[in-house]
Amino acid sequence: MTKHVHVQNCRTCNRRKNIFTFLNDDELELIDKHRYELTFNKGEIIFKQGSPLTHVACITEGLAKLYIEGLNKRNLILSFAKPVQMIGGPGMFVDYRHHFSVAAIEDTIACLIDTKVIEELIEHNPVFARDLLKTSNLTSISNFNKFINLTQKQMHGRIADAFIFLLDEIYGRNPFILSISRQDLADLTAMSKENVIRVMKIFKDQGLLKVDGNLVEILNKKELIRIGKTG
Amino acid sequence: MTKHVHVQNCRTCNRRKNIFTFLNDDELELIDKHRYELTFNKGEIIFKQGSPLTHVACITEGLAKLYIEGLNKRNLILSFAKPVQMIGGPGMFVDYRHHFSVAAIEDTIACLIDTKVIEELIEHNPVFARDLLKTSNLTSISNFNKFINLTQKQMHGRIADAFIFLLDEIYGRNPFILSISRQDLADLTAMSKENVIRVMKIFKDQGLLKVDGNLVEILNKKELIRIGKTG
DNA sequence: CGCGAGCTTGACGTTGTTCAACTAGAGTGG
DNA sequence: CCACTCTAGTTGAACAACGTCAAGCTCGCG
Repeated sequence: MTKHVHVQNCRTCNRRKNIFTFLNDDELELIDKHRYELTFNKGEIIFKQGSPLTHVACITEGLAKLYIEGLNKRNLILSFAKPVQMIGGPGMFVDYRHHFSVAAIEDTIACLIDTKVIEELIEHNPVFARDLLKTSNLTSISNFNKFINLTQKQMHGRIADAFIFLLDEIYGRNPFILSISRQDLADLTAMSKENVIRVMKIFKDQGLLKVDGNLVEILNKKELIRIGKTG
Repeated sequence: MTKHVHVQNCRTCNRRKNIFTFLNDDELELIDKHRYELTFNKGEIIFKQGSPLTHVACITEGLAKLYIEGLNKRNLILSFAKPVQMIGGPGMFVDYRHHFSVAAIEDTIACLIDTKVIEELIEHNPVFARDLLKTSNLTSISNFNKFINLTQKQMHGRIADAFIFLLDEIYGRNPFILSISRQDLADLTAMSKENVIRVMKIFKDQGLLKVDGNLVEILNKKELIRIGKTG
């Protein structure tokens, strides 16, 4: 992992997300006063579902998974967070609890910001509030896609979607080293890890994918997209 | 359907939702100037997925379903809207399109409010903005439940959940007249209508449910809840 | 009386899970 | 350096869950 230089101040932080561009220096100062910067080792839990929601997180290094802990120890991965992405709890204004867990998939650095500060900014900065609403809407829209994926596509389509997603949204290069486990892929696509492996093998045999342990190369993106579209 | 008296003014409207309680008279006047009140017959479409988002809707009479049009003509019902509930598009601030369709299940009256007005209120009334965020968070949380229901429970659990939901959230009395079709139940639980019918019959034979056409009575709510919890 | 839409039932095939066994690699302690 | 263990990955076979298809039914309505 790249060596991390501790960020001195939110105002001068070059990692700060788009959403914070709508804040003036005073507001950034306010955030700076109420934040902790923490490092998490691979596998460690950042937020635990059900626990009190006191802070939101901003991932500045690494990769984290957001997942719901469901029935019979089965998890469902909602999404991933990479630099620089804010993880705001939907428990805000509601019950002030975390409604999903967040865990580091790679070694990760996160800034934890007091929810009170976020609420204060919402109160006084309508552009910030508006942007939060937009983010929230974007999440809704991607949830709708997820609903259709998980309920109306079968395994091949879901796995194809997953690899296109990993290439385009997470790793951004081809080939890439899969830092998530087969079980994580299963939790992402709502299938058993055995079937994840089986479908991956089929794609490998068909020349769509090259798989060597955790090194994956998308060989036929167009065809994978087609499989994803038709289910 | 009950005869409807046309609402004269938002300010004096006794149907106005909690969310509008945070508005002063001037703001209500502004909404009043930019709203249409429309009636929809059972089956008619209020919003069509993909169409431009220019207005949000507020259901003042009747019942509507919110559903995603998915693959192969299969729909997925996200939720229902009854009086008095606002249907805000997640396309707001994003692409200004509808990301799900809305259709009247019973004869329905809706107020359509220009999105520009909503945006203006967000800009100038932080309490209103805050309340929209809260509503949005509540929707997220219920989506999380839906994810677990649809991906980790099997048919019996999903149908049990559905009837508890219909009793508690939609009809509010027992017995109730099911105004939604078997196909709608299928679209709500992401299963085939044939299997909806089969599971309903099993529940009927087990004495959990009394079904006579569209007249339904929950006979053993506790057991249905148990089935819903365990999947 | 006939028509059509929604509902119901059974038989059948497919999809996907579960279970059990096996393998490979990484870390640990003697 | 070698067992030992632990975890993640892999494979196959048996089984359960679920969708599809085809047929028949019911009921309201013209």
